[in-house]
Amino acid sequence: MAKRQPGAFDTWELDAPQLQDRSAELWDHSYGPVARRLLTSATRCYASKGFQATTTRDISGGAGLSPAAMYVHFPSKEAILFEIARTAHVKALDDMRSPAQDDLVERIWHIVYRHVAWNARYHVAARVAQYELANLTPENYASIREIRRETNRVYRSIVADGVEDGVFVPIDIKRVVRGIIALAVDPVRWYRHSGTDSPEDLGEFYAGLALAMLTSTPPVPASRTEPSDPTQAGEPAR
Amino acid sequence: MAKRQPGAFDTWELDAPQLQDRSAELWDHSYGPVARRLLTSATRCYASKGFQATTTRDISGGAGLSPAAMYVHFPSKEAILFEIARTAHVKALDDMRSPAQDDLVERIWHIVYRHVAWNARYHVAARVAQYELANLTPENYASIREIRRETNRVYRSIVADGVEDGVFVPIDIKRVVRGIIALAVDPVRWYRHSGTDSPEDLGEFYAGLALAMLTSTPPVPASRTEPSDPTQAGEPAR
DNA sequence: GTCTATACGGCGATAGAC
DNA sequence: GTCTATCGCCGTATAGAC
Repeated sequence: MAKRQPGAFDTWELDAPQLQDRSAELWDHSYGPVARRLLTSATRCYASKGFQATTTRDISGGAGLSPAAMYVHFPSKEAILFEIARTAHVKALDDMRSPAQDDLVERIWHIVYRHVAWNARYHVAARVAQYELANLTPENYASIREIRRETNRVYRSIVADGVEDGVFVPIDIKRVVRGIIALAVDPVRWYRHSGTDSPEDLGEFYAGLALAMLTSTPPVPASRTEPSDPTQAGEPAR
Repeated sequence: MAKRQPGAFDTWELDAPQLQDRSAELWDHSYGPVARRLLTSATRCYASKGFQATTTRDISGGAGLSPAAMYVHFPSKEAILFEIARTAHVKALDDMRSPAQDDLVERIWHIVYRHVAWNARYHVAARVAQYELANLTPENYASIREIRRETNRVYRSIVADGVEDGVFVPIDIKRVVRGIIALAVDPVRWYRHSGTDSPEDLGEFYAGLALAMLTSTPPVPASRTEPSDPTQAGEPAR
């Protein structure tokens, strides 16, 4: 079987996730080395196979341990997921809000730039943090949700200021911010370190897109529009 | 417990997925009524709990059958997932490319508009189609991938024409298209029919964002930029 | 703190009557 | 084509020795 091409246009596979994966850098050092190895192994497993398809044997085996040893460090599979998601959300938020220029164009540019670059650099952990939330307990989900809410607030306050100042065009703030975040998060789905884009390249590109959305009033097509018909006939060939 | 709020800003929960869910309209009528009920039930289960967490008992029970009866209609749980993903991808593609105006601004506007509206209207099935692909066999995944590739081509050819004509600004075509599609797909994650936005409202909004990205050269911040430092010290409070 | 061994439950899928 | 019953397997998590 041929290896996946770098820069594949669209993919869900994550083979050989260990390649150039930087998740090992992320974990709090209040965890000992064995616990951190477990977190790294779990991150790779969850990212490539999903939480439910990952077994405790996968996780412990990836850290060079027996399944039973895992329970000395974490009370459950879900607790490991929570710690991964919590760490990724906190670190990404922390990273993206560090610089605080005055100019609103600079501020939004930098936030998108750093958010995207972080998501690309740590795409394995970030993917778990974005796509496995449904597997958390309600309490743990609520906790992550608070961090996500804060991320939203960071974006919204800048956009709101820009709209008020007239630096940005008048626009529905919640909706654009949701759009900008959707762009910033998308790389976790397909980014690979083996491709040609560096995390920073990508951050610059998406920051430009975000600014385009905030600073231009797009042309409105004249014909708008007979609503699309969901009951249309044409069945595809089977 | 309180019900989820309409228009929740960001969510992965999908409670009571049966509410106003329109997936039942989607299935090919070469399937009999029982098979279609199974597809609808499976769509709701996969969307709310994920493929791996869904049991054959969930699916069959939701269609009013015993687990064994399912196997008369489909050979496996995975075959049902494939049929859902295939149908959603084909119908969405089919819907979005039906109108064919000459004007390139109109064309991209309509494609995004219809793509977004479709994803919102059928968000339950579309969510399964977007988020459960990792659970397909390699062969079935490859088949879906072809449809996704075609979707990409549809977008790319319009954008390429527009850039060549000078209607759109010069821009990396693959990268913007990836961004536009990321925007168009994002609603499957959070859209609810109980919210205030109609699928068409949302389509108009995102079509505007896509045009903004294609028709404006955003301001470039002067200070660009000390690369973000991933090894920064500050640990979050635990 | 790590191991081996295992309890216990629930999973996907099948057998065979009707 | 649907049912009841069940097989065989493998999941998470625990017991208890070292």
